[in-house]
Amino acid sequence: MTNEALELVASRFKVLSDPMRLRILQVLEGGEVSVSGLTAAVESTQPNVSKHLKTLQDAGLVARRQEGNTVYYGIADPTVFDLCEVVCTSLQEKFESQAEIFKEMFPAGRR
Amino acid sequence: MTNEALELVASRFKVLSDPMRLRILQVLEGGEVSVSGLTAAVESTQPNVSKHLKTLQDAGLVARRQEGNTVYYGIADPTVFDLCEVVCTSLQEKFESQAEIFKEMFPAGRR
DNA sequence: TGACAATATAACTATATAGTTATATAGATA
DNA sequence: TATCTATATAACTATATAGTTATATTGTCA
Repeated sequence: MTNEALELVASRFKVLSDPMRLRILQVLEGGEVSVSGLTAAVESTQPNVSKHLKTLQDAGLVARRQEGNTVYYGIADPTVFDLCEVVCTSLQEKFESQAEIFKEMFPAGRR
Repeated sequence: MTNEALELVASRFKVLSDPMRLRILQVLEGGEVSVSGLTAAVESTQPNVSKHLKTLQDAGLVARRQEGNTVYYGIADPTVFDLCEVVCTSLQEKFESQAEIFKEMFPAGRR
């Protein structure tokens, strides 16, 4: 894999490496939402949400649609949810195996 | 999805958001490699590689095995390659659709 | 033990960016 | 046109981190 390709992949991951952006994507999974709607849903400020939306749009993850005075954003690349699911599964397994290790350290019956 | 979970997912993505770490993982995909071997393979300095390895190990992506004086690292969570593949496919499709748009803007025959 | 080799860590610098506040832009409506 | 509303942008601050250089740690072997 070329260096340039690695940087592209890394920057895709970077876009997804912020909890607020993940929140926004999660809200948008339910369908298009306006900027003000998003601002309320994710409990942040409007400029902050707008900035994150720009990041997401530049990455091609989100699409913009203007209707009169209000702007609606929606998911443009649903593979982000595949990514999140893979990560969630991996994290779950990690925690479960850690719990297993704990069980072995303090076997049944201790209280 | 809870806020705490979102932060965990985000930090997993963050670990993968650096090209050098992706390079390291890519090298390790071929099997265990020592720190010095990695340092040569990814063309960086030894302290930098060690630091990235610590990040990867803390995230549970990589496992450490010491043999005498040298330390071997290997993949501990192969799902990272699933993630990379999903991203690669998505990026490819994105570029292809952009190429399509270009074709429409400058139709066949122009040279 | 002493010297060497492999890895890890500490301290530092430079850069990137999340969030905030203030302001600009653009559409709707009176 | 004047005003209001929705969104975007600019400027700034605080924080995080990739990479470097120097040094510490740990194991091997003479």
